[in-house]
Parts: sequence; structure tokens; C-alpha cells
Amino acid sequence: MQQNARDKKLVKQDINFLEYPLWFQDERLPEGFVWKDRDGFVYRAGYKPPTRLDGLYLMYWMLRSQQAGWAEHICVTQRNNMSSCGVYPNKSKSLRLQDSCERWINVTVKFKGTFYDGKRYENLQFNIINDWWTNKKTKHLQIDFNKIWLEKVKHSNFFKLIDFNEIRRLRSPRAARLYELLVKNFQARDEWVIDAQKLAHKYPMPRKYVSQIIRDVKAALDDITRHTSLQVNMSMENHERGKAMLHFEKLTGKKIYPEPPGRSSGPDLPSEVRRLVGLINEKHRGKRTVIDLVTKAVGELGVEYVKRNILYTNEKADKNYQAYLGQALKEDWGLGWWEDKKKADQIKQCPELPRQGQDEEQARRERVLRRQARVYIENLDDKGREKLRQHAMEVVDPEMRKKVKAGDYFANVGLKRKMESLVMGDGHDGMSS
DNA sequence: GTATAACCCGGAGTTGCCCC
DNA sequence: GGGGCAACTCCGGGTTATAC
Repeated sequence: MQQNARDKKLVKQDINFLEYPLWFQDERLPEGFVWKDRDGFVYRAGYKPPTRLDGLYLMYWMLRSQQAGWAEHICVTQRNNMSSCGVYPNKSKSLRLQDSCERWINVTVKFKGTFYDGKRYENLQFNIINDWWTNKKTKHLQIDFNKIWLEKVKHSNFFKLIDFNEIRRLRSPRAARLYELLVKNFQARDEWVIDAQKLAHKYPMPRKYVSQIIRDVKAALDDITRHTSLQVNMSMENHERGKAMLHFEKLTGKKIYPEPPGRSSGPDLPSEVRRLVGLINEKHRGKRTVIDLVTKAVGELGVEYVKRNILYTNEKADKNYQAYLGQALKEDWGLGWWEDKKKADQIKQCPELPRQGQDEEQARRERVLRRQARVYIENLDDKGREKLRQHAMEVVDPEMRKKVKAGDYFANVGLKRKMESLVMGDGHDGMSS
């Protein structure tokens, strides 16, 4: 993943073409597809609309043009073009590459007074490429860029340098498009907040419901985190049903997950999370939503806490395993069950000595105290509860404080436990790992 | 009862690989 | 280089559960 600056293949791209989509995720969009943004951007595809692969090919052609001093005409071998874009060269891929040229020659974009180049246009419309052909003898691919397109990018003061190697590694269209949007929106800031439905429109993503949008965005973000140097944390705020604000925060420093060897479909998880995932009921172990739930919970609540609730859910959940596990983690349903189980195991090992050890007595006392604390907090008036909450915020670590403010679900569960601990007296977090 | 969330499945496109 | 095939990924849509 780490690479020298000289190994980087940077492509200059105008912010407009990161903000507005040049290619689409759906492979089956009809010929003559039109996409309009409310700001006056109109995209028309006379032939099949370009997809992620076409977007990557265009990026490669731009790289070649920019390497040749912004050449309007480029000549590439088809084999080189394909392998540089991570495509295994063969006949069908060669035809797909030519199809890509046909897609791009049929694309026009139109702006109405929205182009960020210091000028405001009444109308501005152009193609991406003007001509393309292959040489009969050499089979080399020849492409003529549209002059306006090339100059808009060349003279743009509002641009990003995209690392071609990074965007090439993003195999999923969702991840590639989100990468473009994040790169654009982290232009002069490290935080970006957007309504989930608005983000879906920007993608554009056909998902109707917020839960589906969030699921897809999370999966895309996982891909980006695994395969690029862009490290982003996402948290959500649900103000009302069917509405959610997504907070993206650019992280600096080390990658969270190491780059996996070769192509991988599963997340590379820290060892303690992997061990916990191994405890999940086999039927649900592969589900990304369940893994995400455990990953998030372990960060805020600790390994022991999460472990007992997974085991409890395995035993008790009848239907909807994921929802049951979420609720168990929230309320620590597994606590009493876990202690009873430990006690039963001890009796099994030493049946002649069924003793009530000090630890068990302490745990029992803690359960009673915690229950009392919960009732006490519930009966506090708003002012008293807020005061207690502020006190808890002061004593938790800064990382958790940040997550609570960002609306992180499990951080808020952790804060609630801290409030209970404060009422009980210190040292009763029960979240040790 | 309706809207939304969660999950699942089939179809289509893409990819990697093998054989000729 | 060409053809074919299996595996994989993604999207759209259907079903069921849950919240309001």
C-alpha cells in the first residue's frame, strides 16, 4: 500500500467531474439515458451509459494524455490499456474496451451556469472524446479528446490529483463512486456531513430506504478503507424515522486494516474481533451487518461484554438474530445469564464444593446496584439527568466523547453505563476487556 | 393499515482462468 | 488470440418483520 511519490500515477481531475457522475453503477441503464442534477448539470448518454470500468479507462486515457503534456491525441496498445487497468487481456475484454470508446464518444455533458472555473455560463456543452479508431495493422487504440473537456481540466483551479493506482484497486462501483465523492468533499476540510437521501442522489443510487443506503455506503467505505490510503470514519444521526445524517470524518495516520493479500471479499478484522465473530451462530457469521455490529460494540464495550452477549444470543434468539444481538448488546442481557453459567460450571467441576465465591457475591451485588442506579436515573428530572450526563462526558476518554457527540450508537450505550457507574460509585463499569 | 427496515434470491455483467 | 466456463459482484425486486 505504501508507495513512493514517484511511483504514484496522479491524474488531475476537475472537482465538477468528481461531484457530478460521469459514469453509473447500473450496467443495465438504457441507451439514451439522461441524468440531471438540480443545479443544472445534464448528462446524456446516446449509447450505453459508461460504468465503473469505463470510468477507469477514461482515467487511464487522461493519465496518458497528461503524461504526454496534455496531448489531445493519444495512442495506446489495447493490451497495455487493459492490463494497466487491472483487466486480464483477451478477445472479449478487447471488444469491451472498444465498446468503452463507443460509450464515451456518445456522452455529452451540459452545464447551466454552474461550472466552477470563475466564469458563469449561460450554456456550456461538450463531449468527452471526439474520435477513436484502431489501426488495422497494429491494433493500437487511437483516441482524440474533446478540446474543451481537456482544457477545462487542464486550466482548472478547483481540482484534485487522483492516484490512479488507488482508484484502480476499487473493484466495486459503489466504492469507486464514494471515493470520488469523498475526495471531492475532503477538499478543504476533514469532516463532511450529508443527508443519506441526498448522498444517494449524488451517487446516484437507486436505493429507496435509508437503511439500504447506509448498508451500501458502509460496504463501500469498507472497500475504500481496505484498498486505499484514504481512511474515513462514518457515524450516523437518526433524527426521525426514515431520515439520517451521515458524518464522514477523514482520519490521519495509520490504516485501520492492513491490505489483504490478493482479492478478498471479507473484511480484515483485528484478532479479538475475529475471535468474537467465530462465536457468532454459524448461520449468521458471514453477514456483514452482524460483523459490523460486533466490531462497533467491541470498540466501545469491551471483549468480555460482547462475548457474553453473543453467547447469550446464540442460545436465546429464535428469529431475527441480528436484532436480538443488537438489543442484548444495548441492555447487557447476557450479564446475569453468564454469571449463572459460570456458577453452574464451577459446581459441575467441584460438585462436593458448591460454594458462593467472593467474585459471584460481588457480581450479584453489582447487578442489584446497577438495577437501582438505572431506576434512580430514570426518576431524575431532565436537569438532573443532563448534569449526570455532563459529568459522565467529562470522565470518559476523549475518543469516546467524540463518538458520543457524533451520535455513535455503542458509544452512547457506553456513556449510559458510565452514568450508572457514577451513581453506583466508581469502579463498576463492567466493560473491562 | 402503512411505511420502513432487514433479508434473501435471481439475473446480468465482469473477471480470471483454462484449453485449443 | 479465441472461445468457453465457473465464480464473483452488484442491482432490483420480492417477502417478512417491525415501527409508527
